[in-house]
Formats: sequence, structure tokens, C-alpha cells
Amino acid sequence: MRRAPEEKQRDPERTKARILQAALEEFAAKGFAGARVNEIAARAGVNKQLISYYFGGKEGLFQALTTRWQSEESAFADRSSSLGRLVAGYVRANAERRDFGKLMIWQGLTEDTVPPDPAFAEDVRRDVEWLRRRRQAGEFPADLDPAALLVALFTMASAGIVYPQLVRAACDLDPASTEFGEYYAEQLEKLIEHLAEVTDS
Amino acid sequence: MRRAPEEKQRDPERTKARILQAALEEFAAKGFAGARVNEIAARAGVNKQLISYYFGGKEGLFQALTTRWQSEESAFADRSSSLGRLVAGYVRANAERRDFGKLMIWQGLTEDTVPPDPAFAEDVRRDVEWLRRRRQAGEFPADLDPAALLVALFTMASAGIVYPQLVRAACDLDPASTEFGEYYAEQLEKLIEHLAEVTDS
DNA sequence: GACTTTATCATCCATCCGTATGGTTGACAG
DNA sequence: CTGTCAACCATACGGATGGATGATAAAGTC
Repeated sequence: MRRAPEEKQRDPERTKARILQAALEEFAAKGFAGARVNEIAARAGVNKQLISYYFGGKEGLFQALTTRWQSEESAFADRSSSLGRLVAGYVRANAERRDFGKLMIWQGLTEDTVPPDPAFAEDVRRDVEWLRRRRQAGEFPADLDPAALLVALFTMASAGIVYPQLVRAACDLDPASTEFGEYYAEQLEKLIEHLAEVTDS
Repeated sequence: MRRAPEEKQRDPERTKARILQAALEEFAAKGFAGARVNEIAARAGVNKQLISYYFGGKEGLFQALTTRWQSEESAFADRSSSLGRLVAGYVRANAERRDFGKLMIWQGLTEDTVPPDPAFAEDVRRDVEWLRRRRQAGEFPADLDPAALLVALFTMASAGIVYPQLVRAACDLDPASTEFGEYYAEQLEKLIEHLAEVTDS
């Protein structure tokens, strides 16, 4: 076709993407109950009606968001290097994409309607096994359970999202700043490296 | 009077306490935006009117709750024993009173309207100083910043609240169960003790 | 030009908070 | 014993908000 794709007034894909992005921000900021469809539409620069049109309302929009998130988020952790670096990677991922992290925590807090996701459970089990091998390689002491360690590492990597008040009070840094992100990633990496040290002895 | 004071049908203090308790549960479960005043009243076994009567509406009730929480929660950590035990204490506190922990995280996630609390900041600074002394005593390596460590410890102690899905998938335990609480507290205590070991060398 | 897709506008309807109405009943002082 | 006040309850209404819907216009397609 002679249609140059650069500028169309009508572009359903672009519109849907805008709505999803706006929804991510709004849901992350206020949670599902607190989010306002009006606000999402305004943020996306789009008519409110289109949310029902494309996603079947607020509920459907939220679900579309979480499924998209699962597909994007599944490949964020590279298990190539050391354990410390992996956790530092968690921290940086949380810092760069706070909205996704927040969304996950909203879900955890309001988990009554949320059914357990088998794919997620599978990922977690794989990570636990990976940690178990790391333990055999001497990266952390043998009396620590890989499952508990995974939970601890993952959780503490999200401090900037979970306890922004605490971060501000303790570190005197903006939890959303890259400055804090880098500082905290570095600190956690050191902490975990120390676990490897004690294992050698 | 032959009236024993043990059982009164009319007791404003008891009523207010019931409302606060019900509000704690409701707000913890659904957040401020998701909580329903009707539900709180029903849970408290009390007429909806009384919420306005005593607390001036939903907003006032929430504020009353947070102030009560701050006064109760400030003395939950004993700094008598080792660092590992302190963190284990955090974990147990979170396990026993999940609602308070959830409330704190709701607040952190929706922090736009929440003004920073000076008393809280003061507590945190005191804890950081306490950690600094612990570092001098050799309880954790010198290249770790007490502020970052405080954030990390406090955050990872709340795993059962923040990532219940993760706990279920990784540990195959109910995050709210005492079984998980004990297991996780023990694991974190071990982890932190290892930090002291590596410091000696 | 007919037809489909995409988008808009105005409205509709449910929900929810606050509050008014209008009362009942303990508690307690005198 | 009795009057008075505080503590409570049942119902319901007003007003605001917010999410959904129906009719319709504009853009794109053939």
C-alpha cells in the first residue's frame, strides 16, 4: 500500500498501548480500587469509552495489564553471574520499572480474588532449584534453605517500593531515584558476597 | 449499687475499640479506597452512624487508626540481644499482627497524601545509630552501611505480607501461618549470624 | 458510495459516604 | 422514682462519584 505508517489519526494498536501505559501508572499509584477510569482515559489522551470498547471495562483492563506484565517480566533475571549480581539486578529492575513492582505488591496485598498462577509457581520452583545448585557451589552456607533465601532476597530487593518512608528516613534519599537504586544494589551485592565468604571456611 | 462494672451494655470505649479493630481488619484487607464503611460497621456489630459519631467519618477513622498504631507499634522492638534476634523479632511481629504490617505497606504504596512523620523519622535515625554501634561491635562487616542494612533487614522481615504468592510458591507454606513465621524467623536469624562470622576474620 | 472500524458525547445507573430523622434504652443524679 | 442525657439503632435520603452504555459521527476500506 501507499499508506505511510508514520502518521495516522486512527491507530487502534497505538491507542491500546497508550491506554495500557496510562493504566499501569494509575493502577500502580492507587491500586485497583483507588484507580479511576476517568483518570486513565485522561492520562492516555483518549475517550473514556474506549476502555470499555477495547478491554471490556476496568476489570478487563486490569487483567490485560497483568497478563502483559507476566509475559514481559518473565525474562528479567539473568542467571549468568553470581548470586550477588542477580540480586543487584532485581534491585535495578525494581528501580527502573517501579510501576510493575508496585502492581505486583498491590496484587499480593489484595489477594483474595487472585487465583494462584501456575506459570509463576513454576518459575519460582525453577529459581529455588537454581539457588540450591548455587549453595552446592558454595555461594551461601549450607544451613540456609534455598526457598527461604529466595524469598528474603527477592523481598529485600523491593525495599524502595515497599517502604519508601523508611528509605527516606534511613538513607535520606528518594527511593525512586537512580542514586538510591545504585547505592542499594551495591550494598546488597556486598552483603551477599559476604555470605559466600563465610561458606568457604 | 448491685451493678457489677464487669458487664455493661453501654460502653463507649469498648464500642470505639470494636470499631477500630474492625476498621483495622477492613483497611488492611482492602486498603483505604477499597474499604467500605458499611462493612466496618457490620464487622464491629455496630450501627454505621457511630463511625461518624465517634470518628467523623471514614477519613477520621483511618487517621485515628494510624495514630493508635504509631503509639502501639513504637515499642515492639527490643534491642537487648543480637542483631539476628532483632530481625527474628521483626518477623514474628509481622506474623502476629499482619494487619498492622499491611496497613503500613498500604500507606507506603499510596504515599502522595501521607505527610512524613517526624516521630517515625526520629525512631529510624535512632535505629541506624544503634546499628552503627553493632557494626563497631563486629556484628556485621564494616563495608556495609547501617542505613542500607536497616532497610534491607526490615524489608525482608515483611516477606510474608509483601509477597504471599512468592512464599506459597517457594516454601509451600501459608504466609500467615505460625509455621512459616517460625521457619522464616529462624532462617533470617541464621543468615544474619553468618554476617557476624565473616566479620571476625 | 456502502460498510466496517474507530472514536466521541451525553447520559444512565449503581454504589457509597455522609447525614437527617426519629426513635429506644441504659446510666446516673437528685 | 424520675427526669435527663449520653449511647446506641433502624431506615432512608441526598449528593456526589464513577463505571458502563447507546446513539452517533468521523475515518478508513473496498
